[in-house]
Amino acid sequence: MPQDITLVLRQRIATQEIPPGSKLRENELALEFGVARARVREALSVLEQRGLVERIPNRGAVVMRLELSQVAHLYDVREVLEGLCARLATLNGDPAIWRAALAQFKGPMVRHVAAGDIDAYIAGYETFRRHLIDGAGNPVLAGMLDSILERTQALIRRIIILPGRAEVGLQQHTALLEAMVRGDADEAERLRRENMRSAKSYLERYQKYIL
Amino acid sequence: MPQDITLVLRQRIATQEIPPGSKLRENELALEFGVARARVREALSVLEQRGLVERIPNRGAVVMRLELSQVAHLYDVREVLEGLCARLATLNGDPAIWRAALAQFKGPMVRHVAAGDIDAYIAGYETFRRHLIDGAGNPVLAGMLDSILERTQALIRRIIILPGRAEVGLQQHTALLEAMVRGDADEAERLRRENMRSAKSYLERYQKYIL
DNA sequence: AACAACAAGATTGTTGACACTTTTGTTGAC
DNA sequence: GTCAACAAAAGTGTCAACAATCTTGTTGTT
Repeated sequence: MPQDITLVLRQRIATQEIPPGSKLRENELALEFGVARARVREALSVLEQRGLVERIPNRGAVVMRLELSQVAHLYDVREVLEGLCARLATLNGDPAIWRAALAQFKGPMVRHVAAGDIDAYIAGYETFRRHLIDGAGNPVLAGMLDSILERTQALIRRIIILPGRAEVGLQQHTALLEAMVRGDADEAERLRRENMRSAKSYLERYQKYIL
Repeated sequence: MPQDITLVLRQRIATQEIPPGSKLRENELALEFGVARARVREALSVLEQRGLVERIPNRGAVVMRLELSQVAHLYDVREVLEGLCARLATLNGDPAIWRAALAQFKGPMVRHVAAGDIDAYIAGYETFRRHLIDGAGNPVLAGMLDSILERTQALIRRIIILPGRAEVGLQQHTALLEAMVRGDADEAERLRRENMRSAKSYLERYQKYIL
């Protein structure tokens, strides 16, 4: 169960239950989880490798703070990776799969946007993303995309509540799925990249409300 | 110095001094490095996170074995990342920088190819790559490219000695630098991606001599 | 001879204690 | 009152010992 500790800490950082800049004290965590410090140490080491915390020798671990420039770098990389992901998923998967995904996706999501149900929207987006990644069938790509999302997860909720963002995002995602149903990999890649660029531009425009 | 151990192990794995499939026994390493097992353990944890070794509970760590499919996945991701890298480097950097890099690169490399000096060729390629990554100015991208290269480093030497590969590679790299001197980011990205695809196809064609 | 049960050895997992470094709080001089 | 020197406390880094698990070799039965 050493990775359980990692998981819990990851979630707490993602939800900002532990806000950026917080110090993570090994003793505290060891006491809370009822394990020895070495276990906590290993978990912190994993979080450090994943870029979620920064560890300074003899000074401990603090939750990484996201500067705008960092986020921009993350989104630039994410753009090309998500594009590749959409392309591969289109090429690998049977169009019928995407037709089914589109049917299952569109209706409920429209309702969630209309109802302003952020949590349901995020959950829907999460399964949509999972479908794409699974469909791409590239574990290396999957790992890197997960790593990026993990680091930006604290932001997505703040982006989605921006005026008009959920609507635009949903429209872009359905357009992407439609391209995938047609088997048009080039267009799928292009649309996904455009989707990412638009998210990034929202982020930059509203940065003062987000970061 | 716990990361020194990680570094040494990384190099040994890269040079296949420790071949794929080998077991890494904590006690042995602790004894060799003259430290306690906990330190070795941390190093192994890092290597696991980086995808260089696989750790099975209660059974230890073994050096990851590269299947062809895995390598293909790595190269597919690398292609888009190197493409982005070339694009960003072209956009960010002063053309004069690339002109200088080209001048410094071309002559010596031609000689190394002619002389069949593999080590010098690899060293030259390494600085070329470093220039591109530094020029791109994106730490996230840099980390991911490093991570990929680290995992495939055991292969590059075997690819370069393939018939004609060094010549083709060198020609592609100079073409890339020339595009960067012109400030043509689109062409730079395209050329770098083509370069990666060509490396991948070499790899697939000669896989039985490599893997 | 082949195989199952078991015991001995080897290897990893976990813990608590100790050493070292940084931080914090206090005292005293100016 | 401010600041520097110092002492106490807190926190991280390292280690060696113990526990749990897996592997290997042996013995005994069929």
